[in-house]
Amino acid sequence: MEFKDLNPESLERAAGMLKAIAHPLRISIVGCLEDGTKRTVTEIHNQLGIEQSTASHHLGILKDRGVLGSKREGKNTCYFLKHENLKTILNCVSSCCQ
Amino acid sequence: MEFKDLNPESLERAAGMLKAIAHPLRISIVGCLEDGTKRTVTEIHNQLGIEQSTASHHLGILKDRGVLGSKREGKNTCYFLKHENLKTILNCVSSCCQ
DNA sequence: TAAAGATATATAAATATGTGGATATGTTGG
DNA sequence: CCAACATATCCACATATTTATATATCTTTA
Repeated sequence: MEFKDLNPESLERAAGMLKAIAHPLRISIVGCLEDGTKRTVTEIHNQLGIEQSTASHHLGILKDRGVLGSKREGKNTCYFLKHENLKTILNCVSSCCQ
Repeated sequence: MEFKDLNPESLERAAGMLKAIAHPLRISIVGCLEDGTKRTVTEIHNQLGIEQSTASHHLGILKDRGVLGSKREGKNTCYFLKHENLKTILNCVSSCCQ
């Protein structure tokens, strides 16, 4: 897949996905969810020390842009990485921005 | 390098770098600059069909966040990818967002 | 040094994003 | 059905982004 050939819509989608990840809190969220881990909104909200509504909001963005998937499990909603190789992006960017 | 261990400043830097790339025009710019290519502002501005000031502005963002480097060559300023492996990010995201 | 080409910056208006408090919605167990 | 817990949405405010026009700065050459 040569991204050079991306049509405008795919370009928008790719940008949207990257933009979803490109936020300190959301990078941390993706970090929490590596290796197939699943986490609830409350777990994220406690682990990162942010408001519940803020956690839900950011999780929603990541889900909306296709970065995360979610699954209801009783009272909880579990979020998980939809593409395991997205961690590649984090490793790459963290190695570049030293 | 485990990005999980990123301190807040590095997290900001990583997010800033990703945010810089996470824009349709800027993805296209990075695309133009793969494989060690160098391009002037005018070339980018013509190739992408955007205003000169817009091209300069986006190139400035990419340079500021460490994605691109630049070099004066006579009247022109040439921009180039600072980390060749950044194309990995584009390939990764484009493969994920199908 | 003046003119012309190339790039960068200032400005302003429209739009988008981030945040948290309050509230609504969904879910389970009694 | 009701109480509680969990999550999502709404609202309002602050801040950031995007874009283009106009203008300023830089660089070469005549």
